[in-house]
Amino acid sequence: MSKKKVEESILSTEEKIKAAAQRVFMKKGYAATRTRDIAEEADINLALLNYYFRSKEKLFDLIMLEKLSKFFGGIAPVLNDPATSLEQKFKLLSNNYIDLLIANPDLPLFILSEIRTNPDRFVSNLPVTKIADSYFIKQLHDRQPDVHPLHFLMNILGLSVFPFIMRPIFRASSVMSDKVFRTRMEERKAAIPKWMIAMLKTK
Amino acid sequence: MSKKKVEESILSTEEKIKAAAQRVFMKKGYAATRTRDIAEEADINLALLNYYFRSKEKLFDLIMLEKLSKFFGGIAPVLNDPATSLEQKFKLLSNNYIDLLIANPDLPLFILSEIRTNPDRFVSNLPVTKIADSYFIKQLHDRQPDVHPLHFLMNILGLSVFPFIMRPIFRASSVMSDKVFRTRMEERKAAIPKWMIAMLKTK
DNA sequence: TTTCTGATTAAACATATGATTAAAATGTTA
DNA sequence: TAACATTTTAATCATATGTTTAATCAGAAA
Repeated sequence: MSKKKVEESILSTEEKIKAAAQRVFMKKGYAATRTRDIAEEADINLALLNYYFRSKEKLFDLIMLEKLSKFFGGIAPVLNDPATSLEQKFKLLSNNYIDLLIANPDLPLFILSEIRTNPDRFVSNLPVTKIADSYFIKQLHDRQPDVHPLHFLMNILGLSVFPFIMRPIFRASSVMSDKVFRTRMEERKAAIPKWMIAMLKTK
Repeated sequence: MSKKKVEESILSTEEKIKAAAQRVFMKKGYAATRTRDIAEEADINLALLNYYFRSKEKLFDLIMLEKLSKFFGGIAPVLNDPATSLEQKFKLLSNNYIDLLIANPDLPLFILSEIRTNPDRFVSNLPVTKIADSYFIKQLHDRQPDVHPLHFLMNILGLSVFPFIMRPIFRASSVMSDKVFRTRMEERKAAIPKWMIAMLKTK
């Protein structure tokens, strides 16, 4: 076997474990996940998890970091772009988020659950700190000085993300099938920017 | 001894355990909670937990049921009241929820996290099933037939509840102090009904 | 007082769980 | 090929964790 193939086979075992860990962690959360669950899901010997990733905690941190960057990574560039209007930012934010969440529906609840369980641990990794003095906030204040701009930030995030957070409940109580839910979310990509503009205008 | 615990020292042992269990379960979630954590928080012998509540799981179910009824209990009567207008329902829903969540800020994330971890377990206890054919939905459809009424249900819930779900992140990243957050939430009680009406009018 | 009952305690039990070890298997290099 | 390095395995370790047990305590009843 060539050197390259060896590296690939290393990566393949590592990737198998990481992919399995993602699935199990995302489904059950850190505390409820057993290293044996991950080993079984990845179809590998239990010891390999520690061989490749040292510990359950380190493996989790690795995955959590990726998920955090996936969830927050797209937002900062949009918020701080001086070249786009408020209307464009509304459209970019809602469409980006809804597309992201259609592909990763349990991303927000996973992140929020784990941060709640362990609030201090991931603070340093949160790319949220700069939001309060972003260009977006300034634009909002200029357009509507009577309402605190953070309201509109909460609004566009809530309108885009909240349905996905409620999805387990909607599904459990048969309010919406998966297919119908998907349709509603596609509708929201067009609706949310309009709603945001309407809210901005209210006195 | 904390004020809370001094007050609780006059409670019966059973009530002390239940109160302590609420605090620990709400903070760490079911899976991360040890029965020893609860015993220590309640300042009782470990065996008393099983003596009074049989098992960790039964104790949790008891508390979860209360939290579910607290979170969902208020909504159904409002949604199904034929005597109130849409505008009144907007105000009732947002104000009731915000007041409830100011008093119990981690209620939604607790419930959503536990349902996510164990989707099947609490389905039977969800008083959400009847929402889809509530009077509120009918009123929304009559007022704005061009937009699926579930959008507006998601909107009013999202606008009211989502800020509390994001609060751990806001706090961790120092976007808002607790006092400022409280101010914003009070502002939203007046703002959300106006926003909802504005959204209803958009074509 | 003595007896009885429920409440409380310290200790122990059985299993779960994260991690490690030593040996075996597999692959690489010279 | 032989020597070496890496990967994989089964078994084991040490501790954590939910629960139970048997003894003790405290207050009521007789």
